[in-house]
Amino acid sequence: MFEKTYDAAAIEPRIRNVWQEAEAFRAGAGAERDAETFSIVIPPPNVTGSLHMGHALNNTLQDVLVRFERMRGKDVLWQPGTDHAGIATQMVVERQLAAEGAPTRREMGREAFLDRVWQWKAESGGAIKGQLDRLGASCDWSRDRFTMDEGLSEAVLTVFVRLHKQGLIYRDKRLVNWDPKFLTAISDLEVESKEVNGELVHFRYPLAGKTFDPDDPSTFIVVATTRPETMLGDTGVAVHPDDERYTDLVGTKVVLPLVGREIEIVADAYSDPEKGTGAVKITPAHDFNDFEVGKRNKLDLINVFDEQAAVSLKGNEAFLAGLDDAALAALIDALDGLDRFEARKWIVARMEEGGYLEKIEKHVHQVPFGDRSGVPIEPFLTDQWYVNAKRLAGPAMDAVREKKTQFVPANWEKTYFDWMENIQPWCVSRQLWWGHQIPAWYGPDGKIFVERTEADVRRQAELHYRESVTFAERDEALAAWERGDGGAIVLYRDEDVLDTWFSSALWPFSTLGWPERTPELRRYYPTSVLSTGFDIIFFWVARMMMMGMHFLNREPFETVYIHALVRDEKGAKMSKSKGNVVDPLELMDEFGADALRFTLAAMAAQGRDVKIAKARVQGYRNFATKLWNAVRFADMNACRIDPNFDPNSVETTQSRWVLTEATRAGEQVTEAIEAFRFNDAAAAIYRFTWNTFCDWYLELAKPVLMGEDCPEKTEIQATTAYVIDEILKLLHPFMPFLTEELWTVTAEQSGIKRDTLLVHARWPHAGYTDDTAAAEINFIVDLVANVRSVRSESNVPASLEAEIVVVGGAQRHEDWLFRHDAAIRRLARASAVSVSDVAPPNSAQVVVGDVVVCLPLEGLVDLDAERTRLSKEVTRIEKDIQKIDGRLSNPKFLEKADAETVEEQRDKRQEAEARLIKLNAAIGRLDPVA
RNA sequence: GGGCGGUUAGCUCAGCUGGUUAGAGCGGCUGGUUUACACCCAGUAGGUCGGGGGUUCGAAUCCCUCACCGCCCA
Repeated sequence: MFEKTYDAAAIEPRIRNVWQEAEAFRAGAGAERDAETFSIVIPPPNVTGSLHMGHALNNTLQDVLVRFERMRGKDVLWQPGTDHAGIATQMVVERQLAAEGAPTRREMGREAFLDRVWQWKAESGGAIKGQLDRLGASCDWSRDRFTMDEGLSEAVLTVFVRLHKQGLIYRDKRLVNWDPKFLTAISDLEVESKEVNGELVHFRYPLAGKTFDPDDPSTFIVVATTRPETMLGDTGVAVHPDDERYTDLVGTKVVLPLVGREIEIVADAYSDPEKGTGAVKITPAHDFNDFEVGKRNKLDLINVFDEQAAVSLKGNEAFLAGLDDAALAALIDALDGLDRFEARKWIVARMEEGGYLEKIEKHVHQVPFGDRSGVPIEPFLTDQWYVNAKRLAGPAMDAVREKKTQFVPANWEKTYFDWMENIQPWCVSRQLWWGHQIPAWYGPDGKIFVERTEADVRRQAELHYRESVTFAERDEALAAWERGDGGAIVLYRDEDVLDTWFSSALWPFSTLGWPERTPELRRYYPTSVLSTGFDIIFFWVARMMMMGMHFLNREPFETVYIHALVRDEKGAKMSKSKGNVVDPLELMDEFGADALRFTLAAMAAQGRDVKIAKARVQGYRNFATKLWNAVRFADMNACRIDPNFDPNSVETTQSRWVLTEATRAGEQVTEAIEAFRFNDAAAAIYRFTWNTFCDWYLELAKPVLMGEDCPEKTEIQATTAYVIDEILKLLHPFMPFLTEELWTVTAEQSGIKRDTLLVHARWPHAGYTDDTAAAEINFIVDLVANVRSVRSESNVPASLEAEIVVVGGAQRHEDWLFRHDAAIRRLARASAVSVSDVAPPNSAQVVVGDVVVCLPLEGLVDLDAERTRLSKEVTRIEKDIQKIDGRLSNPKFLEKADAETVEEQRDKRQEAEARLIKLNAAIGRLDPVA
């Protein structure tokens, strides 16, 4: 019936099935009639992804919220799904093709390749969904969505076309972050800058009209660069306008070595007089800053690289303009097609030969890398599609300013605002195949048609050209334009796709059916909470805010909960290369999903990183076992659920006490979850279960449970079963599997049928309290704890039962002692408990509240040790009293502290004083009566 | 360079809006086959709350400053 330990591996799959068959997580399942809604959209993991600690944490917290609200009777939707992860997915499939020796993406063509990706997705995509299920995430899997789904793709098309018509999406030629490995543009956010030990190369650029002499500084100007190879595309040299060293040179020209182009020296504040020589070479086509300088000073743009960041000079019109091809033949021959880093070496060597190299310094500087490809990004001049993020950011910022959306913890607002205020145009086109193809078609006259469908484009184009149009692939279309044949106008569609985050930005409403006006959209939008890591604020939160505000005119979520980053035990960021990755799946295998969940929740204090340690997970696995055994114990003692149990008719004090504590624990858990203080919630239920219910209630109950049948026993049995039910409910959001299992088992053992699964059971409502019971039980607990402590300090052998004599008690103490006699004897290992007016001689004594508890231990008590022990406490209390007196005698304290605090101090003093008197009396009794 | 956060017991961390004997888990030590649980029980040691200054009757908590650590953005 009950195994000795909880076997997570055996039980979890079974419970998962129970939930699945009951469709327990379906939107609205278990809700009260006319319930408020509570909705969360999952931050969609990559379809290529697998569960890591960050997912485990984030989804545990979401699940805690979702299960909590579901139990409170709300109409809950937790919307799951995955995103299509453009680059990552394309990479996975291309790697697979390579491994099979199959034709490459380009060889097989777009259509065939996309078929392959869909095939891959069907076979092995979305593994993470099963892993989330394993974790116990109670998402409505029947509503699973994917960013490339038909509906979501429809939303993408609608948004793109509308934004374009509103002028908020446009095509522009600018420098982009170009990834030379994946051959696509990426956004600013996908670039990671890393510190690199590089070189600062100082070149001498000869002044035009002078004869270059390496030994005569008046014949050249020295420029420093970390990227010597870009000198091929230099179109200027900049010096600071206030830099007197160069004032005379501004407006004159230098001759670019090796190339021979004459370029101008311009004055521009971008140049930092303190850095290097104060003169910098300007390559507007290959550097973001230089681009701006070039624009200000009307310098030419010369692109000298191809898509793969290899030097491209042959037939490069911009480069060759104004130069003598013949003279450059050797240079072009040597460099053309050479990788940028090879070209760097070659150029530095040639410059040195020509005497143009002044020096090379070691130099630490920041280099941008593609976060997926890991190769240095090349600023590259291309045509791309941009979203006017600045315009969209306004309302998105207002929503937060007006507290329609609140960040928790609130300080993340600052990060959000900082970024939003300095937002740059968002480059949304990607030179990939896997993704939403941009709905833009090009005509021979340069006209661009942006429409949702080809049919719409045809209509627009025929109006525009007043001729019939046909569609073709890009190459064919270009060829047709070239030929200029009469007849139909040929259009081709933009080959690029949209950034994955573009579709993710629509997630809170596209998953609910938008642009259709669905009931779900009306019901669940705006969503209640978005939970995510801070690293995603820019990528995702900000963009969802922009899109939500723009298209629905409502913020997409009421609260943005930003959780901590999960780190390893030592606080280092987990990464595959460091090998310090802790795999949540392994932890679940070893300790169970519940233990992992509880650990993550318990460690999710706001504003702090979560450092995951195996010992913690193990500790909470032990907690699961503890509860399991408590229930097992209850079962062995015939604690059956009484469907008619009414706390208000309970009479035994310890039961009234534990019911009060249960209420308190319930309030604490509720308040903590409402405030997103998951760690406090976890701690509250842990404490109540272990330290209150198991350690004291069950222990106090044992003598009764093991005794004869009587009304008191019946009541304690029923209370035990009732409190276990309360614990199961409060713990369920954190440990759903264990609690659901126990919910079933306890019902079976009690021979009752539950109205619902635990997942739909009603959350405990604050009800029962009895403050008077506390005094009695606290006294007993105190007494037992003190006796145990004294016994241990006096080295009383564990096997020896000592007598307990309570001195100085009132009638109520006597009642209490009588009532709990058996429990005290058991817990404090006493042979008898009695009351007396005088302390027995040779006793170990301890002050408990208002009474002195004596252990007459003839022959066992070391009087000197006793005196020391008691004196130590006297000293401590005297110090306390001194401190309190210090406060109370300070007129300013009396004047300024609030009355309550003063009263508190007075009470404290009185208590201490009373205790002191008792202690001194006890010490006095140790002296032999002369 | 700008911004954010951290520094509390050997370790990992709580401690919200100032008044507690500064807590928990793990680990340590001592003792325990008490008919739920050794994934357990009982007891116990261990902290001048990073340094300095200030505000206050009163500071781990608020302010300033320094040091160190981490992250984000340039």
